[in-house]
Amino acid sequence: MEMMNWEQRNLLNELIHGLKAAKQLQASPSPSPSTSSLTMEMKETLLHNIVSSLEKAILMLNGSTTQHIPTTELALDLLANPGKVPESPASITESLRSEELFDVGSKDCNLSSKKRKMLPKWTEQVRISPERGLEGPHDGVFSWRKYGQKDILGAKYPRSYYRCTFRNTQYCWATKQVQRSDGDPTIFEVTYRGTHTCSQGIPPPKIQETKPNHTVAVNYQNNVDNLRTNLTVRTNGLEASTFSFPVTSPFYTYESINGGTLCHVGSSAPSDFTGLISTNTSTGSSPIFDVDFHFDPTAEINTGFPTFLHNSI
DNA sequence: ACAATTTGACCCAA
DNA sequence: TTGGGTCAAATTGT
Repeated sequence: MEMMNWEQRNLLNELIHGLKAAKQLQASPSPSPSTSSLTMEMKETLLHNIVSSLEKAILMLNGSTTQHIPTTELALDLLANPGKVPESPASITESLRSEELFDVGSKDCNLSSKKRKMLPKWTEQVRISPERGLEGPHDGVFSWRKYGQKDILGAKYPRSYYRCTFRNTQYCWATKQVQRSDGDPTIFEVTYRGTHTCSQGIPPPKIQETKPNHTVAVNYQNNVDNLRTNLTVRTNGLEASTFSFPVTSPFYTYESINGGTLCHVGSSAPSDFTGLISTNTSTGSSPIFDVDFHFDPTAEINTGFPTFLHNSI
């Protein structure tokens, strides 16, 4: 292990992570959904883990080349056709050759049509209240960029569309939609599509530190299986400047380390998050807030969450 | 200067 | 044709 460099270790970790999830899935005999030890949801979650790990691993190996492998497509095909063996190796190779999922050069990226529908999708509800702050699952690791907002027929509030910040640089296709609830305006429904394949939470290799003050070193511990350890992460530093809390976050405790801040996240509550509330004056309607939540889909799966070093701005 | 957001236009499935 | 999702130019923010 000591002989391995940092990238190799990460690669191995991802592969082990994926293998572990795959074995869990394999170990669960499921003659019928009712008798299965794992719920359908749990299985989907495991599958997402497998896909995500494999994609990360492949990106690590493959990221700089033009030949990318759309593992998501394969895995989701398997999910859609659980009984079927995925054709011949030759046809797989054929599909692997495609740039469909990764070629940002092509205008429509082919992800829009049926592929989009194949992406895993799940919804979380997050509540915001002045007294209690933000409640519900969220993600403090991943960063999102807003790319659209639409008024939805029959809905009081507009729907906001976000994609992963690293879509273009790391071909990460994760997206989310945030829809404020009509009935209870303190509730926001966050719908995610696709899992992150970017290396948020994993530092990109060999990129020079240009803004040390804005970097965040993350000591990322997966309390479930301890497979990921000592990963150093840089973030875009925007959360701290762009995102702010309307109330002090009750979920984070800070201690200074080395000029930085150690931020321990939610060991007691898996429901911590970072978010933004800003007054939205762009629409003619009454001023509302738009909340941008950062949520880690894996936070539900993993019982604990990252400990990271956070430099104060 | 660069990066993120806003917002009307555009695309496409139903 | 309509409505939801995305694009991209313009704008705003750092």
